[in-house]
Amino acid sequence: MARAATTSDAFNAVAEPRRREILDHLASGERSVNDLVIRLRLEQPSVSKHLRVLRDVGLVRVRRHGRQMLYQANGEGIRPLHEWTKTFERLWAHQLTRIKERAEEKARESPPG
Amino acid sequence: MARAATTSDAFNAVAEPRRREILDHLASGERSVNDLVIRLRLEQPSVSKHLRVLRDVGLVRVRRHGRQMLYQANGEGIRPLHEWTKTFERLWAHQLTRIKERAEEKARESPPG
DNA sequence: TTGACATATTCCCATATGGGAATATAAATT
DNA sequence: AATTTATATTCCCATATGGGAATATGTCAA
Repeated sequence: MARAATTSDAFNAVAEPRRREILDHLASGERSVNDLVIRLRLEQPSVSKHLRVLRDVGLVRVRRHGRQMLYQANGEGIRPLHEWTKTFERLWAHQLTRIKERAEEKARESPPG
Repeated sequence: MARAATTSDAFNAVAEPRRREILDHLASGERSVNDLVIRLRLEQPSVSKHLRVLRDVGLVRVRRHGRQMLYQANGEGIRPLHEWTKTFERLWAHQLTRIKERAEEKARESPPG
């Protein structure tokens, strides 16, 4: 078996850096394809293909406005990624706690003044 | 150009579902390779190869304990994913706000009792 | 040292990929 | 209708993949 399709889920879709850049630009609001082409300095077919993947996994929504297609980020699509990473939150919280503890320990060993 | 290497960053590494499962199991603490093999019902070489990818991108840490290799999740590796998804948090918060507003509107239109 | 156990690596292959180039589709303008 | 503008799709190809099978490496026990 080869690697899972980029369209198999949001995790695979956002693995591609360009697609994350696209989402970053869509975070501030609706953008046309050409907007993205100009801002990201990618070829138009590339942008369209990336948007297609993002659309397939529900990370963006589209509507037509005349000749343009206006894309926007879909929060509900990104949310599962946030929730999954959140389950590991205590790991770096612990690490910070340990760092803090060590700092305090050190302070007790050699108090200021 | 083909797809970016799974070892190019944490985003690519966690795109693989098995690797997320491995991380899920490591979330509760240190585990040996064999523990993971048994719990995830994967072949040992598969687990070792996935762990290698996770290690290369800094998502896990290892230490030797006799014949065993004990792996643990590395919070600092997962944190960037959490931070990135967090930048989109307001998108689903807005959506919830709108849902709430609509519900309240509906309640005003047809008040109870 | 020999054998058993635990883990890692290598080789093979079908498969999906992202970019480039060319082309297709669709809507507005003249 | 013909042209221009905006976007999407198709074809091609080098490349990295994940699993299976086999093998290598490393450690403990007798």
